[in-house]
Amino acid sequence: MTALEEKYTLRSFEGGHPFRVLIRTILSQRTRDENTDHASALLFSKFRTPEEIAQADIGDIEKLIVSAGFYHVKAARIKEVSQILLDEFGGKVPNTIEELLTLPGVGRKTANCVLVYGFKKPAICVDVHVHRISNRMGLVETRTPEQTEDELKKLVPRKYWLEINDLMVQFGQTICRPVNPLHDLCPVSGLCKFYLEL
DNA sequence: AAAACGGGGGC
DNA sequence: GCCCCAGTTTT
Repeated sequence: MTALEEKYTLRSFEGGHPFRVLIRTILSQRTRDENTDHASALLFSKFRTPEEIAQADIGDIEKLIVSAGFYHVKAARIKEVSQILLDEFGGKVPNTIEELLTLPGVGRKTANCVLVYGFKKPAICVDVHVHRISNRMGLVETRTPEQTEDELKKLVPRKYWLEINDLMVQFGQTICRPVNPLHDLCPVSGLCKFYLEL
């Protein structure tokens, strides 16, 4: 029985707390998600709220999150974002895509992750895994993750939106890998354009 | 459109 | 040790 055949449940990042999801997702940008675990745990063991991060010494934040990579940029961003949450959003993470996208360091992928994992709102966050898998399988033919998001929203019934993000990310990290995908273990190779045209 | 940004892990 | 991985901002 492969991992994909086990009953699937949506992972609950950071306990589903919007602020933690937001900060954690910024930390995970451009770095493998598992590399973010350590940084996120360290950071939240010391600072837990927007107030605490906004007031923290930037050097202290950097030390805690080194393992996430790009830590100079990310430390400055999470401090800045925390301050903006205090100044403009009453210390709460906004729950609309438009508001989230105004935050520095928050693009479409991060904003959608916050909506999905923080607020359980129907959204599809397209990272490179989702983009790659969707195109390999022939579900979509798109150049950018943004186009993939739009196409998937047309293809996939709304009630599955919460699940497909996490499913595809896990699938993309384990089986449908960027190089040397494990076709023999893949449960959908029979439907896969990329595999069938090898 | 393309560069720049830093560290972890597989081999 | 080398090489690949991964979003957003900025030029």
